[in-house]
Amino acid sequence: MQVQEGRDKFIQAWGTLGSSWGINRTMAQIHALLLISPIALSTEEIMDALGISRGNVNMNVRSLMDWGIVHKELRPGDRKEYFYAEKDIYLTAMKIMRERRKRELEPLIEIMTQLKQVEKLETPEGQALTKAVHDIDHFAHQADSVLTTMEKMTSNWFTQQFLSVIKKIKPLG
Amino acid sequence: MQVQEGRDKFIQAWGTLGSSWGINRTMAQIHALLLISPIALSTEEIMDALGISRGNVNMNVRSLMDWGIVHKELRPGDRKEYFYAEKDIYLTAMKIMRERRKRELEPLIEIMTQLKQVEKLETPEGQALTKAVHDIDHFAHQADSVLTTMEKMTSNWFTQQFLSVIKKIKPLG
DNA sequence: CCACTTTTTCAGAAGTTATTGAAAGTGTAG
DNA sequence: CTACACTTTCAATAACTTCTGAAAAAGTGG
Repeated sequence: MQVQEGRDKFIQAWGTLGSSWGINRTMAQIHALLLISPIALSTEEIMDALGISRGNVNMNVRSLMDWGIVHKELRPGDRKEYFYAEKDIYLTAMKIMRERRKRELEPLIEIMTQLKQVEKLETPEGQALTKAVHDIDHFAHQADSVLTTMEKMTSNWFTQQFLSVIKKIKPLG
Repeated sequence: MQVQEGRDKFIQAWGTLGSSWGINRTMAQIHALLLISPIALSTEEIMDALGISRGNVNMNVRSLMDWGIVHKELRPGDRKEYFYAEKDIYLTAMKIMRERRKRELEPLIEIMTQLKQVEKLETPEGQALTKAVHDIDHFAHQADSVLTTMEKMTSNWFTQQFLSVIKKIKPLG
């Protein structure tokens, strides 16, 4: 396989994967393009490479920067902005995880906290609701702790150590 | 807060959360409804409770069963099918994790395996692509191992032990 | 301040995904 | 076999999301 073919396939694949990861297609494609680009790219270069509009590039590059996985580079004597991706894939994964924790887990915990205020009744309906809310709240807090702990680990540490720790755990059954 | 209000809020919240978890809104709402229902519900009861069409209920209940988090109950002398949700929230989370691993990680690994066939060139473009493919492939395999290991653990084991293991790990820095 | 370059915004267009409802399919009892 | 009770499918359409392109805003150097 040739490099150009590989690049196209990579961008295509990352875009598809992105959608199933809750990241929109174009955002993921821009990320892929920057990941495999040895140099930072300008808005125009991204527009040309992916055949998308200026507005679209601007919006998605901004989101990628919000996620902390793409950065801006300013060149002296040049007014344009150039963008490049975080190249450490573990650090990238960590940042995506962090963002998803914030967006998914935190709202869940907030809502469960409100729902714990439901008056406790003896009806089966009331009890089933109370149990579900309690269980989910408990789970969400645990998941949050796990992810927060993982966030604190550096990417290299993750690379080298986490898997070996996990592998030593003996599954039940 | 009254039970009815709590139920509505719960279903609403689970539906919203579901979308950000890559599960569609209605599927998540049906799941929420069944989670807090002490008894199994028929298609008609779900239709009425959520105000959605028969076809929609049928499709989404079937997906929930594919994910292994909702089951069918048959009552002797009754032709209708009744549905109920797995009530162990950890087991539910495990099953969702399993399904997402299958849908997201496995295709990623497959594509990276193909991309490893790209001819190695000395150009910066070729090298950047090779590095990205290598790193992602490595990461995907590790993530897959972690999730597979976790899958093998029972829900109770997760509940009681996983967090305590993770908490003992000392973060760097 | 002006002229010029680049970035940002946003209303409408295009594209995608979810939902409906009616028709077709399936299974059962008589 | 027929009538009935349900389940499944699917084409049309509604709802939602993303994208475009042009206009406005912001930034820069003289």
